[in-house]
Amino acid sequence: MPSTTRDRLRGTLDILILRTLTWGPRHGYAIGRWLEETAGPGLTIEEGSLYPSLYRMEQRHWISSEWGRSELGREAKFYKLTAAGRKQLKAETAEWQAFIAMISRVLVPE
Amino acid sequence: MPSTTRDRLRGTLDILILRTLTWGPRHGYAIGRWLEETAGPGLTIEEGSLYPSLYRMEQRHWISSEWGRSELGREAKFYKLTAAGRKQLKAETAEWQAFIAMISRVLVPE
DNA sequence: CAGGTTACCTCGACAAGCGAGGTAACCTGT
DNA sequence: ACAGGTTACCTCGCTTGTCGAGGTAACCTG
Repeated sequence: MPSTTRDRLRGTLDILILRTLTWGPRHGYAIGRWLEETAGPGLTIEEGSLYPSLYRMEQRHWISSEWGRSELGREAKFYKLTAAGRKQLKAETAEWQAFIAMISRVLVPE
Repeated sequence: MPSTTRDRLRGTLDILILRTLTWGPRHGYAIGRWLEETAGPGLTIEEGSLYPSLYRMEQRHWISSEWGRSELGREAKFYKLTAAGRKQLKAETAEWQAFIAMISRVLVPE
């Protein structure tokens, strides 16, 4: 909700989606649902961010997609991690941890 | 250096600068130096980000500026926190912590 | 007096996230 | 039968922060 949350999501949304897919293939809509549920209140995954992100990552070959049927019998595009995606996730997770370490050093020094 | 670090800085740079100013007034250039030193290697504060950020925050009355002389005797614009800035810092720090808690819940569940 | 540092500023490019718009299939309640 | 809600996808233009490259000027050192 605060506009800064939107900004902070930048550079983080991709990694969240990748992480979601380590639990197995999921379609876009389900990814959004799962993320909001897991992250807890305060995080909303807008579809205007979600689908472009999925598209982007497929272009980069971090994920691959396949049409199928959702649990409710509807057409849905299922995404799964590629080897490159797994590697990317690992690298970005390390970067993320290094990043919050840096920020924490400034925010709560000593 | 990684492009994602640049993205992650979005929504974080302001709070870093505000935090810097809790140690007392500083001029822009010194803020950049201090931040890089405190955060440690991996974070660079580009002047093309720094000065616009200072400008922005002054517009929002989170900080106020005054021309003076640096330690080296040069002209420099010194910034200091306003009451609103202090409030903003507090709020955003709380948001930041809530945010990393959310992300962590996704990244390392259980 | 050349070169480096300190200290400031500006401008355009880039890109992610958002909001609002849309489509279509399906289910439920009346 | 049909209205309304949900599932599930997509697209487009806007906004906004960061970056890189450009510039100015004062000062110090060799």
